[in-house]
Amino acid sequence: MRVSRQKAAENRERIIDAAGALFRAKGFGGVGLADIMKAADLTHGGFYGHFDSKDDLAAQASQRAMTRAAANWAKVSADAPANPYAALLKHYLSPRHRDDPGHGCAFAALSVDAARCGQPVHDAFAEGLEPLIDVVTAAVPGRSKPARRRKAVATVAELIGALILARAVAGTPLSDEILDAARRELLAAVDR
Amino acid sequence: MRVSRQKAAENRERIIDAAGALFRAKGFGGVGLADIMKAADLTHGGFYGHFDSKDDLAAQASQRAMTRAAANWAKVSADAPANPYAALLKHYLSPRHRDDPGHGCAFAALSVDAARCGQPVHDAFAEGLEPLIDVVTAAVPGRSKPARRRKAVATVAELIGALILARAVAGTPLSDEILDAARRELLAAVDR
DNA sequence: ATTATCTATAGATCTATAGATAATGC
DNA sequence: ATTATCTATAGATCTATAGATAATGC
Repeated sequence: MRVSRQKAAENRERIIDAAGALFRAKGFGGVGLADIMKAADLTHGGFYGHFDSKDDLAAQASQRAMTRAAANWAKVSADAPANPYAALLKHYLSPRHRDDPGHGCAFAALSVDAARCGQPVHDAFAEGLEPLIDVVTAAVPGRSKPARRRKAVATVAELIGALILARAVAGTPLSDEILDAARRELLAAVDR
Repeated sequence: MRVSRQKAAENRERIIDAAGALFRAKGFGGVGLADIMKAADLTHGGFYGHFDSKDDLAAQASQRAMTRAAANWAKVSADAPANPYAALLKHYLSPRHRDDPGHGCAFAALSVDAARCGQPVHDAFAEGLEPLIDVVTAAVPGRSKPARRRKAVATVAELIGALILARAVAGTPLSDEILDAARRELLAAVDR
Protein backbone atom coordinates (compact mmCIF):
# COMPACT_ATOMS: atom_id res chain seq x y z
CA MET A 1 0.00 0.00 0.00
CA ARG A 2 3.01 2.22 -0.26
CA VAL A 3 2.78 5.21 -2.63
CA SER A 4 5.43 7.14 -4.53
CA ARG A 5 7.50 9.83 -2.85
CA GLN A 6 5.65 12.47 -4.85
CA LYS A 7 2.26 11.03 -4.00
CA ALA A 8 3.27 10.97 -0.32
CA ALA A 9 4.13 14.67 -0.51
CA GLU A 10 0.71 15.32 -2.05
CA ASN A 11 -0.92 13.32 0.75
CA ARG A 12 0.94 15.47 3.27
CA GLU A 13 -0.42 18.65 1.64
CA ARG A 14 -3.90 17.17 1.67
CA ILE A 15 -3.62 16.46 5.40
CA ILE A 16 -2.59 20.08 6.08
CA ASP A 17 -5.50 21.43 4.03
CA ALA A 18 -8.03 19.07 5.59
CA ALA A 19 -6.74 20.01 9.04
CA GLY A 20 -6.90 23.71 8.18
CA ALA A 21 -10.57 23.44 7.30
CA LEU A 22 -11.53 21.18 10.22
CA PHE A 23 -9.59 23.18 12.81
CA ARG A 24 -11.18 26.43 11.62
CA ALA A 25 -14.65 24.87 11.71
CA LYS A 26 -14.37 22.94 14.99
CA GLY A 27 -11.33 24.27 16.86
CA PHE A 28 -8.03 22.59 17.69
CA GLY A 29 -9.60 20.40 20.35
CA GLY A 30 -12.87 19.79 18.53
CA VAL A 31 -11.48 17.48 15.89
CA GLY A 32 -9.42 14.30 16.23
CA LEU A 33 -6.57 12.98 14.13
CA ALA A 34 -8.78 10.18 12.84
CA ASP A 35 -11.29 12.71 11.46
CA ILE A 36 -8.54 14.71 9.80
CA MET A 37 -6.93 11.68 8.22
CA LYS A 38 -10.31 10.41 7.05
CA ALA A 39 -10.99 13.81 5.44
CA ALA A 40 -7.64 13.39 3.64
CA ASP A 41 -8.64 9.84 2.59
CA LEU A 42 -6.01 8.12 4.73
CA THR A 43 -6.08 5.97 7.84
CA HIS A 44 -5.14 7.64 11.06
CA GLY A 45 -2.22 5.32 11.74
CA GLY A 46 -0.29 6.91 8.91
CA PHE A 47 -0.36 10.31 10.57
CA TYR A 48 2.96 10.12 12.40
CA GLY A 49 4.85 9.45 9.21
CA HIS A 50 4.04 13.02 8.24
CA PHE A 51 3.96 15.00 11.50
CA ASP A 52 5.57 14.90 14.93
CA SER A 53 2.34 15.47 16.81
CA LYS A 54 -1.10 17.03 16.60
CA ASP A 55 0.42 20.32 17.80
CA ASP A 56 2.92 20.17 14.95
CA LEU A 57 0.07 19.78 12.46
CA ALA A 58 -1.94 22.52 14.16
CA ALA A 59 1.01 24.90 13.80
CA GLN A 60 1.51 24.09 10.12
CA ALA A 61 -2.20 24.22 9.30
CA SER A 62 -2.57 27.56 11.13
CA GLN A 63 0.45 28.96 9.33
CA ARG A 64 -0.99 27.99 5.97
CA ALA A 65 -4.45 29.35 6.79
CA MET A 66 -2.94 32.67 7.89
CA THR A 67 -0.82 32.92 4.74
CA ARG A 68 -3.92 32.21 2.66
CA ALA A 69 -5.81 34.94 4.51
CA ALA A 70 -3.08 37.47 3.76
CA ALA A 71 -2.95 36.44 0.10
CA ASN A 72 -6.73 36.72 -0.13
CA TRP A 73 -6.79 40.23 1.38
CA ALA A 74 -4.03 41.30 -0.99
CA LYS A 75 -5.94 39.87 -3.97
CA VAL A 76 -9.25 41.48 -3.02
CA SER A 77 -7.43 44.76 -2.55
CA ALA A 78 -5.54 44.50 -5.84
CA ASP A 79 -8.67 43.50 -7.78
CA ALA A 80 -10.43 46.73 -6.78
CA PRO A 81 -7.85 49.47 -7.31
CA ALA A 82 -10.57 52.15 -7.32
CA ASN A 83 -11.64 51.38 -3.76
CA PRO A 84 -9.76 48.47 -2.18
CA TYR A 85 -11.03 49.39 1.27
CA ALA A 86 -14.70 49.03 0.33
CA ALA A 87 -13.94 45.77 -1.47
CA LEU A 88 -12.26 44.33 1.63
CA LEU A 89 -15.24 45.22 3.82
CA LYS A 90 -17.73 43.72 1.37
CA HIS A 91 -15.88 40.43 1.04
CA TYR A 92 -14.99 40.04 4.70
CA LEU A 93 -18.39 40.93 6.15
CA SER A 94 -20.46 38.83 3.73
CA PRO A 95 -22.99 36.22 4.93
CA ARG A 96 -21.15 33.75 2.73
CA HIS A 97 -17.94 34.27 4.72
CA ARG A 98 -19.83 34.08 8.02
CA ASP A 99 -21.49 30.80 7.05
CA ASP A 100 -18.31 28.94 6.04
CA PRO A 101 -15.73 29.33 8.82
CA GLY A 102 -13.83 26.25 7.65
CA HIS A 103 -12.74 28.05 4.49
CA GLY A 104 -12.65 31.58 5.85
CA CYS A 105 -10.39 33.89 7.82
CA ALA A 106 -7.95 32.04 10.07
CA PHE A 107 -8.04 34.81 12.67
CA ALA A 108 -11.79 34.91 13.10
CA ALA A 109 -11.85 31.12 13.36
CA LEU A 110 -8.76 30.41 15.47
CA SER A 111 -7.76 33.48 17.49
CA VAL A 112 -9.56 32.39 20.66
CA ASP A 113 -8.08 28.89 20.35
CA ALA A 114 -4.66 30.48 19.76
CA ALA A 115 -5.05 32.66 22.84
CA ARG A 116 -5.38 29.47 24.88
CA CYS A 117 -2.06 28.14 23.51
CA GLY A 118 1.47 29.09 24.52
CA GLN A 119 3.83 31.89 23.55
CA PRO A 120 5.12 30.24 20.32
CA VAL A 121 1.58 30.19 18.96
CA HIS A 122 1.03 33.83 20.00
CA ASP A 123 4.24 34.78 18.20
CA ALA A 124 3.14 32.94 15.06
CA PHE A 125 -0.26 34.65 15.10
CA ALA A 126 1.34 38.07 15.55
CA GLU A 127 3.59 37.43 12.57
CA GLY A 128 0.64 36.14 10.54
CA LEU A 129 -1.50 39.17 11.37
CA GLU A 130 1.01 41.80 10.21
CA PRO A 131 0.41 41.27 6.46
CA LEU A 132 -3.33 41.87 6.94
CA ILE A 133 -2.62 45.08 8.81
CA ASP A 134 -0.23 46.09 6.01
CA VAL A 135 -2.89 45.58 3.34
CA VAL A 136 -5.36 47.77 5.22
CA THR A 137 -2.70 50.37 6.07
CA ALA A 138 -2.17 50.82 2.35
CA ALA A 139 -5.93 51.06 1.73
CA VAL A 140 -7.00 53.65 4.34
CA PRO A 141 -6.57 57.41 4.11
CA GLY A 142 -4.64 59.33 6.78
CA ARG A 143 -2.17 62.16 7.07
CA SER A 144 0.76 60.02 8.30
CA LYS A 145 1.90 56.41 8.14
CA PRO A 146 1.43 55.88 11.93
CA ALA A 147 -2.09 57.33 11.70
CA ARG A 148 -2.94 54.99 8.81
CA ARG A 149 -1.49 51.99 10.63
CA ARG A 150 -3.45 52.84 13.77
CA LYS A 151 -6.64 53.08 11.75
CA ALA A 152 -5.78 49.81 10.00
CA VAL A 153 -5.26 47.93 13.29
CA ALA A 154 -8.59 49.19 14.61
CA THR A 155 -10.29 48.28 11.33
CA VAL A 156 -8.92 44.73 11.36
CA ALA A 157 -10.11 44.32 14.96
CA GLU A 158 -13.59 45.50 14.02
CA LEU A 159 -13.79 43.23 10.96
CA ILE A 160 -12.74 40.17 12.91
CA GLY A 161 -14.89 41.05 15.93
CA ALA A 162 -17.96 41.59 13.76
CA LEU A 163 -17.51 38.26 11.96
CA ILE A 164 -16.99 36.38 15.25
CA LEU A 165 -20.08 37.95 16.81
CA ALA A 166 -22.17 37.38 13.68
CA ARG A 167 -21.22 33.70 13.85
CA ALA A 168 -22.00 33.44 17.57
CA VAL A 169 -25.54 34.71 16.94
CA ALA A 170 -25.97 33.10 13.50
CA GLY A 171 -29.60 32.37 12.68
CA THR A 172 -30.92 35.45 14.52
CA PRO A 173 -31.70 38.87 12.98
CA LEU A 174 -28.83 40.34 15.03
CA SER A 175 -26.32 38.41 12.93
CA ASP A 176 -27.02 40.29 9.69
CA GLU A 177 -27.39 43.50 11.64
CA ILE A 178 -23.84 43.15 12.99
CA LEU A 179 -22.36 42.60 9.52
CA ASP A 180 -24.26 45.59 8.10
CA ALA A 181 -23.52 47.91 11.02
CA ALA A 182 -19.78 47.18 10.90
CA ARG A 183 -19.67 47.73 7.15
CA ARG A 184 -21.58 50.99 7.22
CA GLU A 185 -19.62 52.43 10.15
CA LEU A 186 -16.26 51.44 8.66
CA LEU A 187 -17.23 53.01 5.33
CA ALA A 188 -18.38 56.19 7.07
CA ALA A 189 -15.13 56.36 9.03
CA VAL A 190 -13.05 56.95 5.89
CA ASP A 191 -15.58 59.26 4.15
CA ARG A 192 -14.74 62.07 6.54
CA MET B 1 -21.37 13.21 53.71
CA ARG B 2 -24.72 14.70 52.85
CA VAL B 3 -25.06 18.49 53.37
CA SER B 4 -28.07 20.67 54.10
CA ARG B 5 -30.45 21.76 51.37
CA GLN B 6 -29.12 25.31 51.64
CA LYS B 7 -25.50 24.18 51.51
CA ALA B 8 -26.32 22.06 48.45
CA ALA B 9 -27.76 25.15 46.74
CA GLU B 10 -24.56 27.03 47.56
CA ASN B 11 -22.52 24.17 46.13
CA ARG B 12 -24.57 24.39 42.95
CA GLU B 13 -23.80 28.11 42.66
CA ARG B 14 -20.11 27.39 43.22
CA ILE B 15 -20.12 24.83 40.42
CA ILE B 16 -21.66 27.36 38.02
CA ASP B 17 -19.12 30.03 38.96
CA ALA B 18 -16.17 27.63 38.73
CA ALA B 19 -17.44 26.45 35.35
CA GLY B 20 -17.91 30.03 34.17
CA ALA B 21 -14.27 30.83 34.89
CA LEU B 22 -12.83 27.59 33.52
CA PHE B 23 -14.97 27.63 30.35
CA ARG B 24 -13.96 31.22 29.62
CA ALA B 25 -10.29 30.42 30.19
CA LYS B 26 -10.10 27.07 28.40
CA GLY B 27 -13.23 26.74 26.26
CA PHE B 28 -16.18 24.37 26.57
CA GLY B 29 -14.16 21.41 25.36
CA GLY B 30 -10.93 22.35 27.09
CA VAL B 31 -12.07 21.54 30.58
CA GLY B 32 -13.57 18.36 32.03
CA LEU B 33 -16.28 17.89 34.62
CA ALA B 34 -13.70 16.55 37.07
CA ASP B 35 -11.69 19.80 36.84
CA ILE B 36 -14.79 21.89 37.35
CA MET B 37 -15.97 19.87 40.35
CA LYS B 38 -12.49 19.95 41.87
CA ALA B 39 -12.43 23.75 41.45
CA ALA B 40 -15.75 23.79 43.33
CA ASP B 41 -14.24 21.50 46.03
CA LEU B 42 -16.48 18.57 45.19
CA THR B 43 -15.94 15.16 43.63
CA HIS B 44 -16.99 14.76 40.05
CA GLY B 45 -19.46 11.99 40.79
CA GLY B 46 -21.74 14.50 42.49
CA PHE B 47 -22.14 16.49 39.31
CA TYR B 48 -25.31 14.85 38.00
CA GLY B 49 -27.21 15.62 41.16
CA HIS B 50 -27.03 19.27 40.10
CA PHE B 51 -27.11 19.26 36.29
CA ASP B 52 -28.52 17.15 33.48
CA SER B 53 -25.33 17.18 31.43
CA LYS B 54 -22.19 19.14 30.66
CA ASP B 55 -24.15 21.05 28.00
CA ASP B 56 -26.73 22.00 30.62
CA LEU B 57 -23.97 23.41 32.84
CA ALA B 58 -22.34 25.15 29.89
CA ALA B 59 -25.64 26.88 29.08
CA GLN B 60 -26.18 28.01 32.67
CA ALA B 61 -22.57 29.14 33.14
CA SER B 62 -22.64 31.07 29.85
CA GLN B 63 -25.92 32.69 30.79
CA ARG B 64 -24.51 33.86 34.12
CA ALA B 65 -21.27 35.12 32.56
CA MET B 66 -23.25 37.10 29.97
CA THR B 67 -25.52 38.59 32.63
CA ARG B 68 -22.43 39.57 34.64
CA ALA B 69 -20.91 41.21 31.55
CA ALA B 70 -24.05 43.29 31.00
CA ALA B 71 -24.17 44.29 34.69
CA ASN B 72 -20.50 45.25 34.57
CA TRP B 73 -20.94 47.42 31.46
CA ALA B 74 -23.95 49.12 33.06
CA LYS B 75 -21.98 49.76 36.25
CA VAL B 76 -18.91 51.15 34.48
CA SER B 77 -21.20 53.38 32.46
CA ALA B 78 -23.17 54.57 35.49
CA ASP B 79 -20.01 55.22 37.52
CA ALA B 80 -18.74 57.72 34.93
CA PRO B 81 -21.77 59.89 34.07
CA ALA B 82 -19.49 62.58 32.58
CA ASN B 83 -18.14 60.25 29.88
CA PRO B 84 -19.48 56.70 30.12
CA TYR B 85 -18.22 55.88 26.61
CA ALA B 86 -14.58 56.65 27.44
CA ALA B 87 -14.89 54.72 30.70
CA LEU B 88 -16.18 51.65 28.88
CA LEU B 89 -13.29 51.72 26.40
CA LYS B 90 -10.71 52.12 29.15
CA HIS B 91 -12.05 49.24 31.22
CA TYR B 92 -12.67 46.88 28.34
CA LEU B 93 -9.40 47.41 26.50
CA SER B 94 -7.14 47.23 29.55
CA PRO B 95 -4.15 44.82 29.76
CA ARG B 96 -5.69 43.58 33.00
CA HIS B 97 -8.85 42.47 31.16
CA ARG B 98 -6.80 40.92 28.36
CA ASP B 99 -4.69 38.92 30.82
CA ASP B 100 -7.57 37.36 32.78
CA PRO B 101 -10.06 35.84 30.33
CA GLY B 102 -11.49 33.54 33.01
CA HIS B 103 -12.99 36.52 34.84
CA GLY B 104 -13.56 38.78 31.85
CA CYS B 105 -16.08 39.36 29.07
CA ALA B 106 -18.11 36.25 28.21
CA PHE B 107 -18.35 37.24 24.55
CA ALA B 108 -14.64 37.71 23.96
CA ALA B 109 -13.97 34.39 25.69
CA LEU B 110 -16.80 32.22 24.39
CA SER B 111 -18.20 33.60 21.11
CA VAL B 112 -16.10 31.33 18.90
CA ASP B 113 -17.01 28.31 21.04
CA ALA B 114 -20.65 29.41 20.87
CA ALA B 115 -20.48 29.72 17.09
CA ARG B 116 -19.58 26.01 16.98
CA CYS B 117 -22.68 25.09 18.98
CA GLY B 118 -26.27 24.80 17.80
CA GLN B 119 -29.10 27.27 17.30
CA PRO B 120 -30.25 27.35 20.96
CA VAL B 121 -26.80 28.59 21.98
CA HIS B 122 -26.79 31.18 19.18
CA ASP B 123 -30.18 32.41 20.37
CA ALA B 124 -28.95 32.64 23.97
CA PHE B 125 -25.88 34.61 22.91
CA ALA B 126 -27.98 36.99 20.82
CA GLU B 127 -30.23 37.64 23.80
CA GLY B 128 -27.20 38.09 26.06
CA LEU B 129 -25.54 40.55 23.70
CA GLU B 130 -28.49 42.95 23.45
CA PRO B 131 -28.00 44.55 26.90
CA LEU B 132 -24.37 45.39 26.01
CA ILE B 133 -25.49 47.02 22.79
CA ASP B 134 -28.14 48.93 24.76
CA VAL B 135 -25.55 50.32 27.19
CA VAL B 136 -23.38 51.58 24.33
CA THR B 137 -26.37 52.89 22.38
CA ALA B 138 -27.14 55.12 25.36
CA ALA B 139 -23.49 56.24 25.59
CA VAL B 140 -22.72 57.23 21.98
CA PRO B 141 -23.76 60.46 20.24
CA GLY B 142 -25.84 60.36 17.07
CA ARG B 143 -28.72 62.21 15.47
CA SER B 144 -31.19 59.30 15.67
CA LYS B 145 -31.76 56.17 17.71
CA PRO B 146 -31.07 53.86 14.71
CA ALA B 147 -27.83 55.75 14.01
CA ARG B 148 -26.74 55.41 17.64
CA ARG B 149 -27.61 51.72 17.71
CA ARG B 150 -25.68 51.10 14.49
CA LYS B 151 -22.66 52.86 15.94
CA ALA B 152 -23.07 50.87 19.17
CA VAL B 153 -23.15 47.52 17.36
CA ALA B 154 -19.99 48.43 15.43
CA THR B 155 -18.31 49.63 18.63
CA VAL B 156 -19.12 46.41 20.50
CA ALA B 157 -17.71 44.40 17.58
CA GLU B 158 -14.51 46.44 17.61
CA LEU B 159 -14.09 46.13 21.39
CA ILE B 160 -14.55 42.37 21.36
CA GLY B 161 -12.43 41.91 18.23
CA ALA B 162 -9.59 43.97 19.67
CA LEU B 163 -9.60 42.04 22.94
CA ILE B 164 -9.65 38.68 21.13
CA LEU B 165 -6.78 39.67 18.84
CA ALA B 166 -4.77 41.15 21.71
CA ARG B 167 -5.12 37.81 23.51
CA ALA B 168 -4.14 35.80 20.44
CA VAL B 169 -0.88 37.76 20.16
CA ALA B 170 -0.33 38.26 23.92
CA GLY B 171 3.30 38.65 24.83
CA THR B 172 4.20 40.48 21.60
CA PRO B 173 4.35 44.28 21.11
CA LEU B 174 1.39 43.99 18.73
CA SER B 175 -0.87 43.07 21.63
CA ASP B 176 -0.63 46.43 23.42
CA GLU B 177 -0.69 48.17 20.06
CA ILE B 178 -4.07 46.62 19.25
CA LEU B 179 -5.60 47.72 22.57
CA ASP B 180 -4.25 51.27 22.15
CA ALA B 181 -5.24 51.60 18.49
CA ALA B 182 -8.81 50.44 19.12
CA ARG B 183 -9.18 52.82 22.06
CA ARG B 184 -7.80 55.83 20.22
CA GLU B 185 -9.82 55.23 17.07
CA LEU B 186 -13.04 54.62 19.00
CA LEU B 187 -12.50 57.81 20.99
CA ALA B 188 -11.78 59.77 17.81
CA ALA B 189 -14.93 58.38 16.18
CA VAL B 190 -17.21 60.18 18.67
CA ASP B 191 -15.16 63.40 18.85
CA ARG B 192 -16.29 64.42 15.42
C1' DA C 1 16.31 -2.39 0.91
C1' DT C 2 13.60 1.36 1.91
C1' DT C 3 9.46 3.53 3.24
C1' DA C 4 4.50 5.17 2.98
C1' DT C 5 0.57 3.37 4.67
C1' DC C 6 -2.33 0.18 7.24
C1' DT C 7 -4.11 -2.72 11.18
C1' DA C 8 -4.27 -3.14 15.91
C1' DT C 9 -3.75 -1.56 20.36
C1' DA C 10 -1.73 0.61 24.62
C1' DG C 11 -2.56 4.17 27.81
C1' DA C 12 -4.85 8.23 29.05
C1' DT C 13 -8.96 11.02 29.50
C1' DC C 14 -13.74 12.16 29.40
C1' DT C 15 -18.93 11.87 30.09
C1' DA C 16 -22.21 9.52 32.39
C1' DT C 17 -24.08 6.07 35.61
C1' DA C 18 -24.62 2.65 39.47
C1' DG C 19 -24.55 1.75 44.07
C1' DA C 20 -22.81 2.96 48.74
C1' DT C 21 -22.50 6.31 52.46
C1' DA C 22 -23.92 9.38 55.90
C1' DA C 23 -26.16 13.49 57.37
C1' DT C 24 -30.49 16.15 56.96
C1' DG C 25 -35.37 16.97 57.62
C1' DC C 26 -40.00 15.23 58.06
C1' DA D 1 -36.99 8.11 54.79
C1' DT D 2 -34.90 11.18 51.90
C1' DT D 3 -31.07 12.97 49.48
C1' DA D 4 -26.44 15.30 48.64
C1' DT D 5 -22.20 13.53 47.98
C1' DC D 6 -18.73 9.99 47.33
C1' DT D 7 -16.34 5.78 45.35
C1' DA D 8 -15.90 3.03 41.52
C1' DT D 9 -16.46 1.96 36.92
C1' DA D 10 -18.58 1.31 32.22
C1' DG D 11 -18.19 2.78 27.62
C1' DA D 12 -16.54 5.92 24.36
C1' DT D 13 -12.90 8.66 22.37
C1' DC D 14 -8.37 10.43 21.65
C1' DT D 15 -3.17 10.66 21.01
C1' DA D 16 0.55 8.03 20.07
C1' DT D 17 3.07 3.75 19.03
C1' DA D 18 4.31 -1.03 17.43
C1' DG D 19 4.57 -4.17 13.99
C1' DA D 20 2.86 -5.83 9.43
C1' DT D 21 2.19 -5.00 4.55
C1' DA D 22 3.22 -3.98 -0.06
C1' DA D 23 4.86 -0.92 -3.56
C1' DT D 24 8.66 2.21 -4.77
C1' DG D 25 13.35 3.35 -6.02
C1' DC D 26 18.20 2.34 -5.74
